[in-house]
Amino acid sequence: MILAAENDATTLSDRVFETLCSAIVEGDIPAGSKISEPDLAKKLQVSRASLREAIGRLEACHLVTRKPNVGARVVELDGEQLLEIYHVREALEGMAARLAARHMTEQEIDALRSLASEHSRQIEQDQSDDFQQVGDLDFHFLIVQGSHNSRLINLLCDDLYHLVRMYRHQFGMTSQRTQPALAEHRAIVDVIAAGDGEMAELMMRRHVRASRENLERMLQQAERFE
Amino acid sequence: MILAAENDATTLSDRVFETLCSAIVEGDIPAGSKISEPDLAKKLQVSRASLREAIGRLEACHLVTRKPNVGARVVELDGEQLLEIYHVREALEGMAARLAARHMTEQEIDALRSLASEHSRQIEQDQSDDFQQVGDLDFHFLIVQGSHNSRLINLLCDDLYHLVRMYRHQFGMTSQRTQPALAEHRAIVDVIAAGDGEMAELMMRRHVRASRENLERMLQQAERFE
DNA sequence: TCAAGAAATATTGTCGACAATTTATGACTC
DNA sequence: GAGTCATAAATTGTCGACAATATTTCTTGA
Repeated sequence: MILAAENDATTLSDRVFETLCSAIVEGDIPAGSKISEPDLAKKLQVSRASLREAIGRLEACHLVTRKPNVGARVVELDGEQLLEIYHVREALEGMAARLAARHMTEQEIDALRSLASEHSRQIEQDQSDDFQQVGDLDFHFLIVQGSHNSRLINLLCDDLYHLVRMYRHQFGMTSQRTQPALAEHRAIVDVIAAGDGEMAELMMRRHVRASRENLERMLQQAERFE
Repeated sequence: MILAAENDATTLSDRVFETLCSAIVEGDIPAGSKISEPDLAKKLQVSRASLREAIGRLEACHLVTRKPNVGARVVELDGEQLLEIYHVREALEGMAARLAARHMTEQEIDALRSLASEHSRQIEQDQSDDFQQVGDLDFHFLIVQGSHNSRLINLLCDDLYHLVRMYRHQFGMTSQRTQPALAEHRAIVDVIAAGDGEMAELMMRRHVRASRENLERMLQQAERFE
């Protein structure tokens, strides 16, 4: 674990936060594990105060849970909690798509189309893992940015997407939904480009709901084997 | 400003957070004002470390904005930002109403009906200020709790509603929408009780959207006088 | 061997101090 | 009076230390 790079407008605790956020999302600090302030402060060569500030921020984006006088633990999402997140995503991303249809610039739409094309290329070259791990969320990320609603962007990109990324890293994506998802992405781009907010919302919600239902099926199958 | 009461499962910084959260929402620390750590630590008789942890949490719920090496300032919401919040509310509260129609218990529904009745009584007795300042949000709060989606509850109740409360405290509510809003509340209760999630969502979204449009009109009138 | 209690150890929360950065003040010039 | 620069003062970020709390280890008795 290497401390994130210095940068003009950041504090040491910002850098510790970035470092830990990545380490948690990527599984270097495993879900469920207890965070030892002295150990981590020593490993990162910072004082506990900076570390505590970073841990507070990790708590704010729900990557750790914290208990008074006990400390922080990396979150473990059970199936129920994942489904909760997908309900919230459906609502927020539906609204994001509606607002994107109204606010997205030509440049942003071009970037979105390019990304969807890149994803097609990846899938044709049997790189569908890249799409599922990272690319899918990149697509969603661009649409949320295109909403031009800073509150929406903050809720999704600074909070929920960390958790989604962590979950994907932890469990992989074995969804068999790649081709349909990509087709849905393309259709969403088209209606956003056409400025049809209502249809964009409907299609995005359907898209996220399909992922949720897929997850529900997977969770039910997992229960059957336990 | 009196430090919030001690309680088994809280730390001093939790108590500082509660104290400051209330002080900001209620305007005791005015919007836009710079937060001086030394002054505030002295006033509350705590060390700067506990105060900084509390300020970090205020930042997480967007009640303050923070800049490295400059410090924290109580947020000032302009009209644009308020409208952003209302778009997010529409999405999240629509979903909350849908989920509430599925998950709310009989007891919860009874409590919701009681609250709506209490609000009618207040309005008949010319206490409509109470409804607009506090009661309206209490109603929404109960529905969000009734969604039984902890992520949704967290986003709205631990984050956005602080800001909404702050805004209402700052600007008052002069909306002329009291009677229509209450009728909408009652109708929403009925469809939730009937278990009709889709209609609950539609009606809740319409309700929040009407508030947003009302706010838009007020903002346009305010611009006209500037 | 196991369970309960006490003691030791480690960790978390808070403290005040120091270093780095920003802001306020004063002096000078035009 | 306004603008610029240098200096002083204040504030913010980080540090290590201490107090409070939790966890681990050890001891004792059944």
